[in-house]
Amino acid sequence: MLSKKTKYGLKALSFLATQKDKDPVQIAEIAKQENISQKFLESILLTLKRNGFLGSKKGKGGGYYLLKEPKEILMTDVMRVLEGPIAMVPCVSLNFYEKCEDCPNEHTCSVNKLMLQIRDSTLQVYRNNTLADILN
Amino acid sequence: MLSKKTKYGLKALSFLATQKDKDPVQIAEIAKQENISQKFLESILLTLKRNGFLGSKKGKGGGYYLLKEPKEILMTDVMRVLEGPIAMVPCVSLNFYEKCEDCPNEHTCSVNKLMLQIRDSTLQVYRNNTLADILN
DNA sequence: TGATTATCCTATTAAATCTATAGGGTAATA
DNA sequence: TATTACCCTATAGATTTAATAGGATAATCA
Repeated sequence: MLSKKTKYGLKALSFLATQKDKDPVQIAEIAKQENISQKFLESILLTLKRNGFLGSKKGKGGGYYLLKEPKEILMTDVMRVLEGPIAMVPCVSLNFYEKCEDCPNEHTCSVNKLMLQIRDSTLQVYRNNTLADILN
Repeated sequence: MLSKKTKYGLKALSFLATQKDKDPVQIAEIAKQENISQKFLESILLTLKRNGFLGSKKGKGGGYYLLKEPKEILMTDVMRVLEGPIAMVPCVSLNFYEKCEDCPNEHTCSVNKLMLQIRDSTLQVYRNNTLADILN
């Protein structure tokens, strides 16, 4: 299941990407337009800022804005920041690899074998999509 | 993240599939061999039985056994029973479709657009794998 | 300079889900 | 009829997710 955090984060990025000019947009407006709890969105946007996707401006006329062109923003990166590891089990994760403590040998593990394929196909989709690709 | 329920279920199915004969295997033995909490495994096997994957026999010499050949057991079916919907959001689910209450139009929704691709690629992997395919 | 605006930050709570355990019931076997 | 092993419900503990509260900080503008 996709977390609300990721869902809201993607919606916020999309919303910012469809703005005509590059003026900052207030959290309140994004929250209202996308039906998101403002406070929750606040923390999500902060995460996106800290990870280099967004810039912000305080005070009157302030808000958030994209730091890069939508076509330069890869879904692989966005998903890793918002949702965490792309792999469904740590033992097939590229960036967050961990050995399963209960599994004697992952090379003979059927779960590993299946989830490796899922990781690859999922990664292929994310690598093939930028923020620009999922807009209308 | 893959739930332990699914992980254990897949391991149990694999274990049963690699048995030489088709004699029933006790829960206790599967649990021991695969490092799974016996009581937890008990409920998982029950689920697999209720959904037509396993048969069981009570009393001495009893246990669980596969009802079908490994190559007849599709990962699509196993995953739906153990893990639930394959789609990451209900609005792109084939078998568990639900409209997002916060989303005005899913056809212009970027989350929908991305998750539709994920669903398709994930489904393709599961459809392409039977229990026999993930064994060693 | 001071009022206003809006982001920044930490802590906490509420809800949901997942994982595991407890304890006994039921059916089959020998 | 004793033993074995699955069957079933309820519940507790742990973890994660989602949301809220309350204020601190920085920028703007009159």
